[in-house]
Amino acid sequence: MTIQDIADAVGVSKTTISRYLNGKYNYMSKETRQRIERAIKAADFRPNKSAGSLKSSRSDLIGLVIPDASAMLTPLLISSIIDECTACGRKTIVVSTHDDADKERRLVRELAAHQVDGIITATGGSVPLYQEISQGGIRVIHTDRLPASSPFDGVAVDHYSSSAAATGYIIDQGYRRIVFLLRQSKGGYGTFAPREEGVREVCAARSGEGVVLERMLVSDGEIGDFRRFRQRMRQICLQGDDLPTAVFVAEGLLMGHVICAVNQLRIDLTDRFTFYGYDDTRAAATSVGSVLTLNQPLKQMGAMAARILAGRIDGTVVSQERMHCFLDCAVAYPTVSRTTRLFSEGGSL
Amino acid sequence: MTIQDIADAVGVSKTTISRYLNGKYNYMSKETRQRIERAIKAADFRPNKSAGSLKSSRSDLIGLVIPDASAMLTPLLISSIIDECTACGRKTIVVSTHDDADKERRLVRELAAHQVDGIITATGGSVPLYQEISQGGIRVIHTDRLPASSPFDGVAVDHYSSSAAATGYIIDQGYRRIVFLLRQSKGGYGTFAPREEGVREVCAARSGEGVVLERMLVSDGEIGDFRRFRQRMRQICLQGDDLPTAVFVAEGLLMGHVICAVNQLRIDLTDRFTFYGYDDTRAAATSVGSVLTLNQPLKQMGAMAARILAGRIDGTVVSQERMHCFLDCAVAYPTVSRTTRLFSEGGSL
DNA sequence: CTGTTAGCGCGTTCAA
DNA sequence: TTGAACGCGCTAACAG
Repeated sequence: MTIQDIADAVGVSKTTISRYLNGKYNYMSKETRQRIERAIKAADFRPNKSAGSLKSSRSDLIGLVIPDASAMLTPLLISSIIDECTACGRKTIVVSTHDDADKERRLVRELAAHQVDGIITATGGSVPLYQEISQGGIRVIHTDRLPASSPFDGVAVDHYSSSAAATGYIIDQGYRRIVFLLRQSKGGYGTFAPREEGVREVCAARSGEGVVLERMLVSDGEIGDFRRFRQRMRQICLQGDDLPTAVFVAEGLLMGHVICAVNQLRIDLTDRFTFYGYDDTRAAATSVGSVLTLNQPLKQMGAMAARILAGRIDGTVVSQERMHCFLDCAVAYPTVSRTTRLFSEGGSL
Repeated sequence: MTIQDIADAVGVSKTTISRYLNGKYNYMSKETRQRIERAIKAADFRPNKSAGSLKSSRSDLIGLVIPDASAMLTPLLISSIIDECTACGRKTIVVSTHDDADKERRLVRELAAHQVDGIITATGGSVPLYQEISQGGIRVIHTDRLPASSPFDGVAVDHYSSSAAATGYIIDQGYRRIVFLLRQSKGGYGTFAPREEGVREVCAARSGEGVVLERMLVSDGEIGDFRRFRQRMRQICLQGDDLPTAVFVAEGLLMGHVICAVNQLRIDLTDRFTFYGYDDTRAAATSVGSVLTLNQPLKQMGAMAARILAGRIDGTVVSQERMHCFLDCAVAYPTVSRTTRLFSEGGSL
């Protein structure tokens, strides 16, 4: 089924059908328009996008480049981008680089071969590659990871400020020993540096109030053998030198483990000990609201990136300047007094 | 840059370039071939996929239709499909229906307009829609949700057998009261019916051994106000009438909550009380291996679906019969004796 | 082994 | 207000 078929059915030429499909209604009589509308609806006709793309060089396709599509938080990012693209009549081709620069290069070029109108990259990688791509008229925007020097638009989370603000709040609550906790395997990521920096700078600035900072790495082996991890958490708790301790959990997956360990160790959260930091998806619910969590606004981030990109493609957004947007984390402050015992039901059954 | 440019550079006609690009090397001299290879590499040329698709009606595009791209387990499914498609030179367009049949209809038609070679649907919905699509030469395969009557290929998890096997094992361990636990909001889903059926049939078959089955629904409100959920779990635990109780947790998200509640309530897992069931991603790790979990083989499922679909498209898979594959869950049996106290470190700090 | 030719389905002049 | 004709970049039949 092609526009020719519709044209034959209506009794006009395919040019008129094409005009109708592209919304150029002032080039035809109202009657013709209605007859075309009926015919298209009756046949449930959709024009071949490849053919259209060939001529107009707009494919209504967006490329989404993800470092690892199986990571736990990606669904929020992916789904918001998909939904936003769908809302403005576009489809999303998703590719996953597995943090391999060569693969990214190859995949991005292939996306270009598919005539995507724009690319959303969450890899934070290789600006030159995207510059080359953008030469070909393909719009580019960063999300999640945003190289400071990139000439492209980008939307990211302000981990630095969010971590700093949360830490400031915790110090205000009287905690003096801050433990920055991170999985060893994550240590290399640039994403985590700003989180640590935010914590470190606030601690340094308030060292006059007796604030000390420790850095601790947890190996994957420790987590795999959960008893070792619990032991580790116990030590952190005990080594406080009588300083009120707050553990900053730098990453969501780790947060889940910390919550479980603390529960199993029956550690009560008091003004002597607490933890806070990046959200496991369930953390807020399962920690009974007694823990301060930083929730990354991934859905807003994705939607905003998609919207800005769409604006660039449509020519709605015309700023010559690159746009770098930083979103703060949504902070879930403890709703339970910190002197409330977490296990108020008491005793085992 | 088009094949014409390459042709000019090499000094041959574009047909020859096209042949080279499609791997028809036996239609050209070795020397021509090498010169073309160099020219293409030098220019880093990629042929326009839209143009190719227009002529050959193969786009190397696969449509992936997901009920809800933001659901927690989708990344495993999506990523395996994406990777598998990438591996065989295809790209994946992902769309999300939000369980809306009209939207699904619209999206699937739009995918067809983009000339996708095949569609992987995880919605389990509206077979007629896909039949219509398949009329147009687009291959279709189900994954995750597989309507029994569907004429299309499909790969899914055998929830019935998996639940039954796990329950049988639990009964063998001496538990006599089985509590089937499910979130109320999930009650409507067909996906959960086989899980319940598996549990029910085994319990019925072994009622002679004194096995009884209870069904319990948890409301989202209860989970939101976590104290209420804990209270609920406590009641379940206490109402055992002295029967050794095992709670079957029908769904991963719920499993996370159950683990937390059990931890916070300091309920030890013994031969009087345990829980088992569908895996929260972290359940196996954080429950110290003392809980039997059913892990859905989502990665294998996605990869297999993608591979079968690719086979159909390439003509490698030629079976006239539809192929319905059911994968068993990977069962993680408890590695800790069930009489071992979960909190062996004892006491709070 | 290579080139010529004719479309694929659509958008876009230009002429009517 | 409409239509004829051309070309987008590529593939494939056919001819050489």
